[in-house]
Amino acid sequence: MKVCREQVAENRLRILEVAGELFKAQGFDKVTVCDVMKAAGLTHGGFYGYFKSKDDLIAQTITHLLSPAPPRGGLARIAEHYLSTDHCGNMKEGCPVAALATETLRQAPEARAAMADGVRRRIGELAQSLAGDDDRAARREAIAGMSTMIGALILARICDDPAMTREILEETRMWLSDREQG
Amino acid sequence: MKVCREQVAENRLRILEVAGELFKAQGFDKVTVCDVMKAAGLTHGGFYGYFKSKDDLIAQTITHLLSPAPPRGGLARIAEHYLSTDHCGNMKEGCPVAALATETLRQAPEARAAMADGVRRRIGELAQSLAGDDDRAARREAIAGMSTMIGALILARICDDPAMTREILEETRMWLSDREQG
DNA sequence: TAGCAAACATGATGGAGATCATGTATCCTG
DNA sequence: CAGGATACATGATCTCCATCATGTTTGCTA
Repeated sequence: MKVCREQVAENRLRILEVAGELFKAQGFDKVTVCDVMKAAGLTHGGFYGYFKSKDDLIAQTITHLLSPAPPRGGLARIAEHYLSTDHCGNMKEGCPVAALATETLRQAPEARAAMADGVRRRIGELAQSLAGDDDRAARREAIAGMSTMIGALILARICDDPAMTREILEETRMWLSDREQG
Repeated sequence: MKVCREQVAENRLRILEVAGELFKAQGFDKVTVCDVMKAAGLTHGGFYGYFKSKDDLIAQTITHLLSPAPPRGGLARIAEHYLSTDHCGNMKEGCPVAALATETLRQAPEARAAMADGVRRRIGELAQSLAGDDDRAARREAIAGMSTMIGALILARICDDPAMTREILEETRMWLSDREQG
């Protein structure tokens, strides 16, 4: 089964795509190379035609996950989505930083570098999106605002009591809009 | 080699202690039962005399890690420690939530429940520590403040550029004290 | 269109790690 | 102080998984 050139590029993308979902949902270690290939509609053998190793896949997947630009807007507006129950309950399609940042620290240096780069870029983009008169203030708001949203999402996900999950999401959203107005 | 009763209790504690450090530093999956026992000065065989399984160890370790009460004080004061370069660079002795929360989501239900319980308790304690006239406001501040600190610590740790790590820690600290005064 | 090389499937291989089986030395109970 | 139980060591087992080896089909190039 060989396919045309384009199909090959598509396959590579599909692998990165499903790897991203699987990693975010289950973590790097619990997902096997075989799982990824099966989810992409292939078998494990072909894997090493696309990637040097599982570590290589992880690094490239992180880069892929962080390539789209995050939504723009003020913190309150962004938080409306980021801290929604929808996003909270949907790890596999949600923010890769919240889902994978901690584990990435323990992966190979390339993976960590890819995550670090993505985070740096996103902080820059958010700061621009927030920029008013004072760039320094916008950057601070970007850093702290992003920290707040990521931390809250993680805490909300850990709670097994839905009421508490909702409380964390809502209260953090309110705190962020208070801040924005005050 | 059998030891007196007390030694047994001590051994159990030592295992939980070193397991906590290893897990926080390397994650649940990269630490083996053998690693833990070796670090505790024992061999792998005795492990199943203490714990039913590795999952059991994980759950009990989380409970153990979260049993001490967190420091009290206002957000700015707490952040001074929590967002210090020291804490940032010292995963194995640092906050278990920042180090392990995400991975705990993917562990057995008992582990997740232990983490959820700890988080609930800590939010309550922080809220009390912050309580002024308005309990609701204190609780909101506790939730959002904790989220901010945890998120910032995670982001700071991901960055491989020390300057950026420092920036994240400092700016978040400032944002939190601004909020406290404003 | 002949033949090569790419893309992928199937099936090893090899190591790691969780758990179990067994042996032994030491503590505790009578 | 005898006998059993306990705490632990050593070594075996068994599964899982990353990676490699090989074969086969099919697009591509001359």
